[in-house]
Amino acid sequence: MTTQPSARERVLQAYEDLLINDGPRAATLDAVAAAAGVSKGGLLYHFKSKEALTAGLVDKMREMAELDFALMAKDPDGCAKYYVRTSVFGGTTFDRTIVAAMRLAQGDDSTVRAAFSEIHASWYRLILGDIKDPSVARAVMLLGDGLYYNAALFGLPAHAGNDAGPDGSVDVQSLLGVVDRMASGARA
Amino acid sequence: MTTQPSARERVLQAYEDLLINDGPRAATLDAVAAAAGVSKGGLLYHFKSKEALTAGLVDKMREMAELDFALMAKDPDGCAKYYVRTSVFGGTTFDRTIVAAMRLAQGDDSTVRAAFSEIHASWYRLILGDIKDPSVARAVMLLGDGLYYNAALFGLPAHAGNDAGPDGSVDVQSLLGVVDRMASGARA
DNA sequence: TGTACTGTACCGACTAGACGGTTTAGACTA
DNA sequence: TAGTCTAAACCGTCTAGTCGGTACAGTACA
Repeated sequence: MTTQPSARERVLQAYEDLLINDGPRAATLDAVAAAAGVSKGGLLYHFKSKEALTAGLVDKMREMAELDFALMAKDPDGCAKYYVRTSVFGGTTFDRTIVAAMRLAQGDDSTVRAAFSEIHASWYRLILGDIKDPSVARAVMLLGDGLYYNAALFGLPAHAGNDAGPDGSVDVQSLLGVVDRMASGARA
Repeated sequence: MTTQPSARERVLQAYEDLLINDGPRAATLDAVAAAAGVSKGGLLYHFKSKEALTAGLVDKMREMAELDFALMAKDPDGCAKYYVRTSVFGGTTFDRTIVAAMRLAQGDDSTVRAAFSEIHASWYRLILGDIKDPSVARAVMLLGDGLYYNAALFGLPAHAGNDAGPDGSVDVQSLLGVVDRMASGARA
């Protein structure tokens, strides 16, 4: 039995949801407060400004990224497959946070982009430690990026889709097979 | 000797430039008009609303996509390599239009997303015609998507970068090599 | 040839509303 | 009593869109 999330957490969650579902334009302070079931004053009690709200989201993303790095480093399938596997949106809280932040990344906010750059660099280092060939490592990363960005732009599937249609849904298993072949070729 | 571009064309161009360089928030009607060397009234003479301005950009993108499909279909290196090769931002007008539209895609405007979906689907069909394996075709597309999205979010390099650093710049040649190996494995 | 009129292209001041943010007054509770 | 809020009024700024007006090229026609 989880305790009721604090108002601060609800605000951050509502901000994410609005960013994902309706885009940055719709994620106004009023809208976020309403979605969080909090008054505007209440929101501004926890986050002094919209900038601070965004900074809160970025902090959350960084924290979650650290946990992700640890999981990635010790995944039995290797970092490359871990990365691709988890890039297919699975509905984890980390996924949502990333996609929300991604929606913010094309704005004027350079702190979001900077955070992404750093997280990206760490992912690359981990994948490069798994797959030694830099080109293949880069290709794997780009593949994962493509998955994330598609999710960010074209909406997150409610289900963890398993069919591969030309409509954009992706068969994770077969993609992982492709990554496997790329990786084994590079390691050989 | 080219004739002076019309005001309408200049407006569309300025809209693209602002979207790419400063993001959707900065691409206000006033800013676009000023960048195009046109008054706000003049802009609104050609495009009745901001929505119409976006629609103009989408139309332009669709037209350019048709030309791209034709080039892609008859590229001697095959559709897959063509796609990855041209996904690395080369500064072509089509690249700029796509990246500009991409910056708009996370907004409320569903028409932009719809256009992207259709163009994406066509690209996928062409790549699938080249590489028969759907998984590999999908992987190649995602790789190209990653390249485009990275360009859209983290700025377009002024130069056609040739070095592969962990900073995100990509060595096109070695990536194409990876694609080659994936493709030949799939075709075999 | 001069005049009246039409349509196109464009200008720039203005308006209404949205948004971020502030402030104030007060309530609930640990 | 201090911390965590609510509710609502309010302010300055920004933005999309409106509106009245201008400049000019063409054209009909007397």
